[in-house]
Amino acid sequence: MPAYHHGNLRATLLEAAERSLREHGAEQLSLRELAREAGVSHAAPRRHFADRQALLDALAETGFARLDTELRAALATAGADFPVRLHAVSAAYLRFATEDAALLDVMYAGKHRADRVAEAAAAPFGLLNDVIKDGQKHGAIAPGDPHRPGVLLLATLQGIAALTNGRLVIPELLDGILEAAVEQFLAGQRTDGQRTSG
Amino acid sequence: MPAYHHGNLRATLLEAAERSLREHGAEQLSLRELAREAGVSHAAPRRHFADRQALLDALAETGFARLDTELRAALATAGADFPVRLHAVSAAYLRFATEDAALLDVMYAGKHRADRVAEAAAAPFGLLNDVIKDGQKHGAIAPGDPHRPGVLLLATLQGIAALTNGRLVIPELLDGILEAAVEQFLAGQRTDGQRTSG
DNA sequence: GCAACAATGTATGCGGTGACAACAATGCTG
DNA sequence: CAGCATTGTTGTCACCGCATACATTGTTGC
Repeated sequence: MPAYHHGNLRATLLEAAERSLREHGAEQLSLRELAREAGVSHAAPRRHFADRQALLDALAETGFARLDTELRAALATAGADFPVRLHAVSAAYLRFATEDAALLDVMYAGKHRADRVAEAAAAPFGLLNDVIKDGQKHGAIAPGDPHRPGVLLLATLQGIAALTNGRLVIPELLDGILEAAVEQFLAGQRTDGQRTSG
Repeated sequence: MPAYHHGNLRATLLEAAERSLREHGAEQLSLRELAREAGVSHAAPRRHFADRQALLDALAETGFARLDTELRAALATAGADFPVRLHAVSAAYLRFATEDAALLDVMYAGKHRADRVAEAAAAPFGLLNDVIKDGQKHGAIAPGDPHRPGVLLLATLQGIAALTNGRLVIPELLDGILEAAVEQFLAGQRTDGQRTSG
């Protein structure tokens, strides 16, 4: 006997949406299709998401939360050596970014109307900043405002992910490029990565 | 008297599509809307583009061609000093990537079904490779396979563009981050950016 | 208990879109 | 100028997002 109320529609929709995103990308994501999978009428999702973008916003928000937990998990299993920790978060970021490429696109789309998304994004970005500060404390990164090196690290990782997802980088070479990126970052930030004359 | 044949539909559509892409993004791009703007029936574009993706493929192809010419133009006006040249191409890439963000997304989407796109992409990527090799010749970059540093450079630039377009980097800080990225790249590749033990 | 209300799902419709097929006008070529 | 390929038109279909009116269910105050 089908209950009139689904009881857990919002969570069900988000879960199905994340799977659809992974399998078919954001463009193919259809509210009506999700409703069909959940066994409700095609207008039911509207009770939980005002429109399509609201669903994407929610996906971005949970995506940032999951990214944050995965980065923290990677750091937790890494030791105390800074380069190892840096490599660990970087690898974790790349894994997330390549396994959930479409989700990452949604997260970075910049079309969000919800402040919640920006707040959720603050968690993983803050974590990266903390890693940078940790590196400064250990002397592996030159002291100064951690923001710029943080952005640079994130940009490099995001770029590698973009090239990989765009099939411009062969997945087999990903690990090697990651190591090169980490080494370059350390080499570049070690001495005088900060501009003092600008 | 409206001629039955438009005469230049394909080029007109591509031009209008590129403008629509810049103004409203790829998701909003509508074949029917383009047909309306061109003053033809809604099915006319089909004669030139089998489907929507075919149009996007064509846009990606011309996009890579334009990127190539802009990078070459930037190099042409730069002098002979390697760091200056590196900075010039990088700035040109970022300008393209931030002014035509949606087009870049299409170019890197990795959904292309046309080999023509990959061939068009080879031009600017080959140019970057040449820049790297030039740096090796001048001793600014450690000798070895130029592919890895090339990918790293492209990734960093692409990542900075992604963060900027995603409104995670304030445009005012773009120039500073670009300089930091170039400096880091030079610092990282100068000595031992290549792994010799992997 | 139960009435009033809020929350949640349903039924139906509108306008828009991409894709497709049959047909019409035009240009090209032997 | 006859035949054919090219290019544009009209009509149709399935699908989608969004909107509104309505039905059902859970909750809360009396």
